[in-house]
Amino acid sequence: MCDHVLSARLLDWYDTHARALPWRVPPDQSRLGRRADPYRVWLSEVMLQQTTVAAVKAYFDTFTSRWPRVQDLAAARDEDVMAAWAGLGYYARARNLLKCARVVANELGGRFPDTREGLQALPGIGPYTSAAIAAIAFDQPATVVDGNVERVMARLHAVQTPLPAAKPELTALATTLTPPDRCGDYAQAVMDLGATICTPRNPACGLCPWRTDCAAHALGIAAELPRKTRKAPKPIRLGTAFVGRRADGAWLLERRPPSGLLGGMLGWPGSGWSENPAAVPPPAPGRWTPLNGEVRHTFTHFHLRLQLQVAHLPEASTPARGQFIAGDTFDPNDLPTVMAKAYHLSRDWFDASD
DNA sequence: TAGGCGTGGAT
DNA sequence: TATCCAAGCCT
Repeated sequence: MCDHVLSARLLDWYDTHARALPWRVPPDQSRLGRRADPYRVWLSEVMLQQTTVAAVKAYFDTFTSRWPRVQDLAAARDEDVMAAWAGLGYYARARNLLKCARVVANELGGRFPDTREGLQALPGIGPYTSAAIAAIAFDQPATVVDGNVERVMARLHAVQTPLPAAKPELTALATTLTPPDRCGDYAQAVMDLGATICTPRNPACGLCPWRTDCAAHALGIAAELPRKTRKAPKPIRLGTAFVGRRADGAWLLERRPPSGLLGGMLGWPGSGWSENPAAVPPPAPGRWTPLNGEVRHTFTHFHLRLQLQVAHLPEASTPARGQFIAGDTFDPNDLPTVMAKAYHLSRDWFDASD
């Protein structure tokens, strides 16, 4: 079976089975030459990095409503963008999103580059995202290789090498299959196939347009591929956070350093997080009370158990760390999830002690 | 180059 | 409850 026949069959499948997504031009319109707005393609692709479609949709709507063009986003305040990204995770993406928007708006006349090379020179755009934007927004024959494509290629060709070592081989296989026409639709078609048919567990091989060509299916091992090297177990780290509320209802919060874990995000002052964190003094004088219970949260590479200290602070409080944010201005949705958990647990205590 | 970097849903 | 997993990038 030649590659041309394979890609053509996948495009036929895509014509009737493409997912309808807010950032997507459906195949019937794409075939008429309509292209998606590069800004929206870029925004969706960055949001979708290591993140599910279900989680992205609401954020995409919020961002495109509030900042309809790249110039609007470029002009936004850092703290507003970080707050809008809160809860989506991988906050370096939001920092790079702003950097990228400002380069495009201020140095590139508001237009995204239309080549992989130009795109990949921008902050937060790597090999996958540059190919996705080039293919989807500019219909260039760029090969997208994400987790979906890796899985589909590993099965189609029964690649037994475990990831991530297999990545170069899977990339080469994907490149061979990429057709010269309908590039954007093809890129989205492979990913749709991986997301809806060729799924990690229980692949729906009976519905797959590539079933008769799939080496793993013929061997009965589709669900076992791609093989992966096992990851190390996550260590447990401990920490303390201080949740203070002033008499007028303002909360004592702190902007985290601009890089590293939760970089640039708002949070509660506290200790560092490690196996044995050094004690730190409270961020402001007051009668601090340890809270029963703790916040448990799992990050990419460790489990966190966070002890909380709470206090009513006087109007004249002069904090050594952080800044007060008025109660009617503060929105716990602006916090990363671990900090929002700490807020909700503390809030119970404040409400009970009022 | 391998490890840092979030989150919520599925199993 | 614990683990895996999702449209990766940066250093």
